Amino acid sequence: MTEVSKSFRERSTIHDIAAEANVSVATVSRVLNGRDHVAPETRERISRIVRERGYSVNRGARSLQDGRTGLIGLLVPLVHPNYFSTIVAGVTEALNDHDLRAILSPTEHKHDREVTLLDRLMHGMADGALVVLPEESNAELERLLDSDYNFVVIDPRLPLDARIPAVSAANTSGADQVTRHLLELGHRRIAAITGPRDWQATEERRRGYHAALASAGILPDPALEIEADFEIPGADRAAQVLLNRPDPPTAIFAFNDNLAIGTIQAARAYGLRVPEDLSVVGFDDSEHASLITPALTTVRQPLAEMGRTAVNLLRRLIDGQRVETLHVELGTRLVVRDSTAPPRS
Amino acid sequence: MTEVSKSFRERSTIHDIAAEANVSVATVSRVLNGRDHVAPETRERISRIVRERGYSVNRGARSLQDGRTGLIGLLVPLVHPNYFSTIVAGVTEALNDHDLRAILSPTEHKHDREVTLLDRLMHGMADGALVVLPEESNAELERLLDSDYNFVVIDPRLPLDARIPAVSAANTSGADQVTRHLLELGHRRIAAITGPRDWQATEERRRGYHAALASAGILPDPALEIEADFEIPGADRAAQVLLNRPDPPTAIFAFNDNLAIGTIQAARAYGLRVPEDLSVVGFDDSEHASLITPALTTVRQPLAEMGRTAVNLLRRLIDGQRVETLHVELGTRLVVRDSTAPPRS
DNA sequence: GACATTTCCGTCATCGGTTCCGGAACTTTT
DNA sequence: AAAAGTTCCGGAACCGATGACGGAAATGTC
Repeated sequence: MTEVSKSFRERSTIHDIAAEANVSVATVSRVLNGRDHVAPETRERISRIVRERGYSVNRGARSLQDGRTGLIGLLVPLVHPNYFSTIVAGVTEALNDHDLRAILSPTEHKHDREVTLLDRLMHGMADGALVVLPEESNAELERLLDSDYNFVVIDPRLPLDARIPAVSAANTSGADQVTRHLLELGHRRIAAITGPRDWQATEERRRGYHAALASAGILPDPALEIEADFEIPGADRAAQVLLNRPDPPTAIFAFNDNLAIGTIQAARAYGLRVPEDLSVVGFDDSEHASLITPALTTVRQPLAEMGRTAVNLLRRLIDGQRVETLHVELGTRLVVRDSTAPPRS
Repeated sequence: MTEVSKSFRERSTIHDIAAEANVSVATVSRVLNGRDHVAPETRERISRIVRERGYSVNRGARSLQDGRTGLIGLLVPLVHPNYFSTIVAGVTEALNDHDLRAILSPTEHKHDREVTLLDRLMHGMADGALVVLPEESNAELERLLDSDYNFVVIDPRLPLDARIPAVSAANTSGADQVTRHLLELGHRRIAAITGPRDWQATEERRRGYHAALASAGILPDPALEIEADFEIPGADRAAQVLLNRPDPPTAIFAFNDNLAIGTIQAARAYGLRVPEDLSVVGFDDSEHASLITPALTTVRQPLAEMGRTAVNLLRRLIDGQRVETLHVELGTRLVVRDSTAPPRS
């Protein structure tokens, strides 16, 4: 009766299966892992019992033995924003293809939380980690590298040492494309509402923006570049400043879609129509971009693809394979919608 | 030198610490877990070495001993849609408060994947699971319950057996409120674009919709109720049918924000202005709701709060505490924005 | 038919911890 | 000063699996 109640309430172990099949645990383990040198009828009997009892191996115990948990830490500032959840979707999808799972850990943009979480993950919780928009300094990440823990950075916040594996988007060429698009429409006074100044994404996009202007013989005007965070409200103040100028721009390149949305709202409040009186472009091609009115002309970032790529990179690292390029940059693409038009007269 | 290279490259174990401190592993374990009966200076010496080597306990090994992994399975159809990522955010936030982590597992709406993932989680991977919008039948969930595995359902797709722990939103009262809002504006012909017919959310919202109509002395007209999925394009066909009627409705209650957005798009394509010619309301108060034009009048679902509540419920279940109510319903709230107005004359 | 192989399976150490038990040293009680 | 109780710490079993190793039986070889 102890037998019955135990088999009913508690999870059965490899020992229970072995006992019921009158074999040793080693034999059950062999069957479980498809090893050979097991008599067909023995294999069949064990398989049947395993099936009947609904047994499946305790991954924790196995990982103690072979040192692998099948778990990958996924550190992300926040889960909710579209930007991050798209990356997360790509990551989990790719992980699943290899029977791996993600331990999702939002850091809430807190440096401390990121450090302690990474520390936890290193110590037997996860075989490696994916760090999205890391809060940590280059030095800290290098130390992590030296400790031999496997990780890949997705969308580095700051420029990274060449030894640190990272996946990012082609910010410069995307910014170049979208700026050229505005130039081709005939715009000459093109302002920019940028992200935070030290961020890699900001600097690369500025580079593309400047390059496109230069190719049209236009010298970047510092007065037309205003720094903001990457949130919707951040655009408001910046847009005010730009629109109140004596010589306001005819187009604004907001460095992400949030800022573009904020810019459109601000322009509307200012009494301007988009795109008739003012063209606005964004960057990201987030879910919102196609839903708002006017639908946003923007640059598509392959966020899910970045997640998948990072997973593959990490897997190779974990398997100890030689990796040719540690820095992968995925292409971006201009998406023209309704928020851009030629300047008035 | 073996010593040095090992301490540098490999993770140190409790044995390494014990050796360096000239004590047994038992003593180190006591220090690590804050047990007493350790001499102050011994404790100090061990703590120092632990700190110096950056040692932290291997959770996997510990979980083998005490049967707890500190991991919670989080099964969600998809990660990306705003609806789910908001729930995920609430869940991870609450888990973090209790030093728990989520194993994020998107099922991609596939019944099989959900079943096998749950099975995996049960077997030593996770201490419990949170299942969002489960694909599984009542019978399957009851079987899971009988196996003594701890789980909580968030936003049940189908009506659930009373024994199955679940957290949901007050769909009926929310639908009642938003319908009353339309009635108060003077609308009498109020159509509904519903979700799939057997879903609990759909049926509950219908109930609230009918109740509000009834309280205004209006008999629900089956011709004004059209079934759709919960996606944006799904609203298109439904809206067409409604608007092409000889006696079109003056207001449409879309059963979620996606459908409301699709309805607004369809109305616009049909040449109607929202809200002047047609009022549209949604349900969810997703991130999009406030961004689109016109900003959507909708019903706020406390999604993050649902996630947090589910975590607390699950924790009590895991700890073996008595739980008074297994079914928790969280309140919803009407959010009036710009997509509703009195009917024309 | 003796010997070498192969097949099948069990014993046991191991992974990194936790905890029970008991021993030694030291302190308190009577 | 003997008995009793504390405090501190080590030995060893244990959690659930894996895999090296070796033994016994079956099969193959000449």
